[in-house]
Amino acid sequence: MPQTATGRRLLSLYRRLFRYFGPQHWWPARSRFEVIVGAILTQNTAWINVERAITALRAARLLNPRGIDSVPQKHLATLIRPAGYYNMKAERLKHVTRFLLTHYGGNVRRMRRTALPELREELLEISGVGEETADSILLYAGDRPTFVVDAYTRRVLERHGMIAANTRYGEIQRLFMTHLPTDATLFNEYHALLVAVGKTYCRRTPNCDSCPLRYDLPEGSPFLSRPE
DNA sequence: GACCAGGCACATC
DNA sequence: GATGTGCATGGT
Repeated sequence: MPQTATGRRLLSLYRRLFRYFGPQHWWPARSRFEVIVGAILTQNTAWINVERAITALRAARLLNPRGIDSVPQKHLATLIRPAGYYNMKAERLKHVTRFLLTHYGGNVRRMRRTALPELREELLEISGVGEETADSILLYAGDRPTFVVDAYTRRVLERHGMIAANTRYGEIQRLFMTHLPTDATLFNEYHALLVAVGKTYCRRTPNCDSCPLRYDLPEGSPFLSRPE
C-alpha cells in the first residue's frame, strides 16, 4: 500500500481504469521478439498500421531474429511500409536485432541475466531505441518492473493536474515508480490502461465528458464542459 | 486537405 | 537544456 497522497491517487486512478476497461492482456504479440519488433514499429504510429506490418513480416516468415538479420534492409523496408517511417524503422529493426543476436544469442529470455539498470543502458545505446522503446522492451518483452511513459501517460497526468507540461520522461517515470509498489504486473496493466483511456477519451482533442476518469479531474478543469 | 497516431536522432542556439 | 526538423503511412 502506498503511503503518499500521490501514491493513493495513482492507485485510485488505476482501480477506476481497471474497473472500467478490465484487463488489457498486453503486449499483443505471439512472442517476446515480436514485442520488440512492435516496440520499434509503433514509434509515433497508430497500432493498426503496426499490425499490418507485423502481419506482412509473419507472412514472409521473417518474424524472428535470424530472419530480420538476414533479409536485405530494402526488402524489410518494403514489408513494413504500412507502419510508416519504413526506411528508418527497417534500419532500427536491424540494429536491435543485431544487438539481441550478439549479446544474447537472439534469445530475449537471456536478457534476464543482466540487471535492470545495466540492461536499460545497453538498450539505450542502440540507435533507434529511446527511453519509451527501451522501457517497453524491458517491461513487455522482459517482464522487468519499469514504467513506460508515452504520449497518453503524459496527457492523462497533465489533464489531471499531476504534472506540468514539459515534464521530463524520467520525472514522470519516477512519479509512478516511487509512489507505487515495484511490480511488473501492475506497471504492465497500468500503462496498458492509460493507453486504453487515451485512445478512447484522452486524445489531443479530448472527450472528457464521457470519460471514466471525469470525476477525477481537478475542480474547474477546462476539459469539462459541465461543472461537476 | 488538415489533423492525428503507443518516438527518435540530430542540428542549432 | 530547450526547441525545431525530418522521417511516412493510413484513418477520420
